[in-house]
Formats: sequence, structure tokens, C-alpha cells
Amino acid sequence: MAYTKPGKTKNRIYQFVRKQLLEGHPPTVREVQKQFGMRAVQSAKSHLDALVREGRLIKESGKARGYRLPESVRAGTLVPIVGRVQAGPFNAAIQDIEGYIPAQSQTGSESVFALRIKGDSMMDAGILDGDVVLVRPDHDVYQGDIIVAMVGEETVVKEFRRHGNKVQLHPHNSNYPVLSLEAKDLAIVGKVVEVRRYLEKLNLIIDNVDS
Amino acid sequence: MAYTKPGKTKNRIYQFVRKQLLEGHPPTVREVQKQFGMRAVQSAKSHLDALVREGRLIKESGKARGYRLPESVRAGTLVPIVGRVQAGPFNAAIQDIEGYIPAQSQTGSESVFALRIKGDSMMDAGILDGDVVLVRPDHDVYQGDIIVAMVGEETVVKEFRRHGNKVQLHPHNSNYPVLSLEAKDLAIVGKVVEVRRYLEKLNLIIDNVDS
DNA sequence: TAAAAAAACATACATTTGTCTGTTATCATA
DNA sequence: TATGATAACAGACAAATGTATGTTTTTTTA
Repeated sequence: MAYTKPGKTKNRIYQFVRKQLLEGHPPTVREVQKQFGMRAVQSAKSHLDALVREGRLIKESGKARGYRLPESVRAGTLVPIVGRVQAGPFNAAIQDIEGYIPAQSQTGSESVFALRIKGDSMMDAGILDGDVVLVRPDHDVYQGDIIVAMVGEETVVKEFRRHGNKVQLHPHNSNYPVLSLEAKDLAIVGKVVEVRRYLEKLNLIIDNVDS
Repeated sequence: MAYTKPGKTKNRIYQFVRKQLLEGHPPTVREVQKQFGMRAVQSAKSHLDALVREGRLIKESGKARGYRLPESVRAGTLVPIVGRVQAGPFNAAIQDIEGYIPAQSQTGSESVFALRIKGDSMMDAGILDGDVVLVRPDHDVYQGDIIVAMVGEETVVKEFRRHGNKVQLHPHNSNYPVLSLEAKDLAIVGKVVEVRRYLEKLNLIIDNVDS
């Protein structure tokens, strides 16, 4: 391979490795070598070593195809879509998993899940019947957040407001009433961080556990 | 490892391999072996071979960590968010990439992209200012589809209808007029297949091309 | 221009990993 | 209980892969 300016080939290698990793295909040193038409393994190796030193890549030493991306640039994880939420003593239990969808991996909370919306009570906020909302479980929510909560046996998605020592759950649809509750009468599941609407049939990723 | 009922260990192995692959960590035969406390490599190998025969896994023969998931159960790919679409002679050119978001890998069309919505002309369809829509490039669209089209220099997102030899672009907001155009006066970019709204700051995946 | 740094090359070796052949144990079913 | 299918084990070898050492060429910079 022809000589290039310092950093040039290294960056091109980074782009290549990153793309491969995001597609789930960790490359070998020799695959990188061939990709760039190098005649020595070490040519690729030393660039990769440099990328690891700079923190742009991570290496699982010794293992084949051991290059990884640092947390910050990872692609998404898969989160389950549930139809129903069971509020437990600590955190919401996941039940009735409909399938999995890809979502950004949130730093910290690994337990983001998705909930399919039933009804049109949040219509004016652009959340329609059949939409899917991504929920970050969290008991601390703020004025104006759209949250998921359990009221009795029912799962509700509403805007959260606190007035004195009452909690108000505001629908975004003038046909529905505002719920005003004592804090003890509801269990906050978490905050809605994303809304999705699938306009074409979704090919869900299913866990076929038939063991 | 203790003997198990036919199929049991095989399914558990499938679950394990699948999980590893979705996380971007293709396992080796020996990693599977250790995971299940087997004393022979072949124990793991033959289960993996069986899974490949059944089409539940794919093997890139000879290569290390060569197990893959079939297309149908893959996790998402990353698609670019663009602010603007440039209609070209063949397909839309991608420009001004804001970042990347994970999306289901669509069979066939690899070129799904995302577009950030400006304005509230589709408000009544639950598509708000700032929302992101995923677009599958396609010139063939049907009555009622929500589409992306170029009208002159402007990118519009509207409901598509055909009346005689006129194309009508319907906004979903009574404050906006219906556009009625000759087919030659617009270029159809594709169909909106998904709508997303991020209620928390999104950690975009950026391509840092500094070459 | 000279020295230092980076890039590329050549070769070799150790480890990891895939794959093969054959045997023994357990399970399913007639 | 007999029989075929599946599961698990044992040992070995070849290929893929990671890693090391040293040299040559080009680029950068003082």
C-alpha cells in the first residue's frame, strides 16, 4: 500500500472497523489488512493498536475478532414491547412480550422497555392508538413529563403535574377528564422518552423460547 | 454436562448465541462449550451444526466466530437523519447528515433514511414539528400513503392522493391548503414507514469522519 | 538538511479456533 | 426391552488469527 499522510489511513481504518462492528461483524487484523491492500499484517495491526491507545476502539486481548466500540458509539440494543405493565414493589415487571425493537442504548438504565398505546387519550400530544412508547423506568418525574403510571390495575400514559399534595394526570384530549389523585393511589412506572408509530407492518423480532 | 432431553440444550444454545450476536459478539464454539459446562468441543459444535441445518443460524464456514443470524431475526441497522433531501434523477441524495439512529433492517431496500420534520402541516396525523420520520425510498406509492416528495426545491411530507391525472398532496392540518399538481411538477421520494418523537435529548451516533 | 516520527513491509511463532473421527451414554418410541 | 436417534465425551489436527521483532520508506518538523 502507498504511504499516506499520518492519520489518514488510521481514520479510514477506524471508519471501516466501526461500520463492520455496527453490522455485528468484528473484523480480523488480516481482514483490515486486505481491505486496504496492505502487504504486511503489522501495517494493519499497528494502526489498530493506535486506535486502541487513543480510546477509539477497545480490544479484547488475545481473542479472535476482538475489537469493540466504546460504549458511547454503540448502536442500539433491543427492547421488549409489552402490552401490559405489572407494577411491583421495586420496578415494573415485564409481561406479555409482543416482540423486540431496536433502541438507542441508554447509559445507566439498561431496562428501557416499550409499551403499546391503547386509546386516544393522548391524541393532542401526537400519541395515537396503536403507537409504541419507549419508557425509561424511573420514580422521579417532573412537571410536564409524559409518564406511565399504574392506577389500580390500569396502566395509564398521561402528562404528570403536581398540585400541592395531589398528583394530577392530564390527558391530551378534551374528551377525557383530568385525574386528581393522592400520591398513594398511583404507582409511577417511568417516563416516556420516545414515541413511535409504524405505518407499515412491523417485522417484530420474536424470542422463540421453545425450551 | 448432564444429559438433557432432545432439543432442550440446543434451544438454550440458540438463545445464548442469538443474544451474543444481537450484542455484536459472535461467540466461538468453545465459548458456547464453556457457557454450558461441556467437556468436549464437539458437544457444542454438533448443536450449532444442527441449528445451522435447521436454518436458525448461518455459518460463515472456516471463519472464526462465524455464526450469524438469518436476515429475518436481525437487529436494526443504522440509518442517517437528514435535514434536507435532494431529489436526483434516480434516487434521493442524502445530504446534511445530522446523525444516525437504529432502525429495523428492511428486507430489500437497504436505503431507508430518516428526515426531521419542520412545521406542523401534518399535526392532525400525529406528526409534529421536530419529529423524525423514516422514509423508504420508492416511486410507487398508493392512495392514502404518507409520502415525502420534492415540489420545486421544497421537501414536503403529505398524504398522497391521485385524482384523474392530478396528484393531490393533503396536509393534515386545516390551516394548510391541499396541493394539486401535475405529476411532472413533483418528484416522489418515498413513503413514510415510521414516525418517531424523542422526548429526551437524543444521543445521536455521529460519524466522525476526520480524514 | 538532519533527526524524529509515522507508515509500510517481511517474517516468524504462539494461541485461538474450526473441524474431523470415533466412542460412550442417555433418551424416545415401538 | 430392543432399537434408532440424540447427547455428550475424548483426542487430534489444520486453519485462522493475534502478536512479536526487526527493517525500510516516507512524512513531519526542527
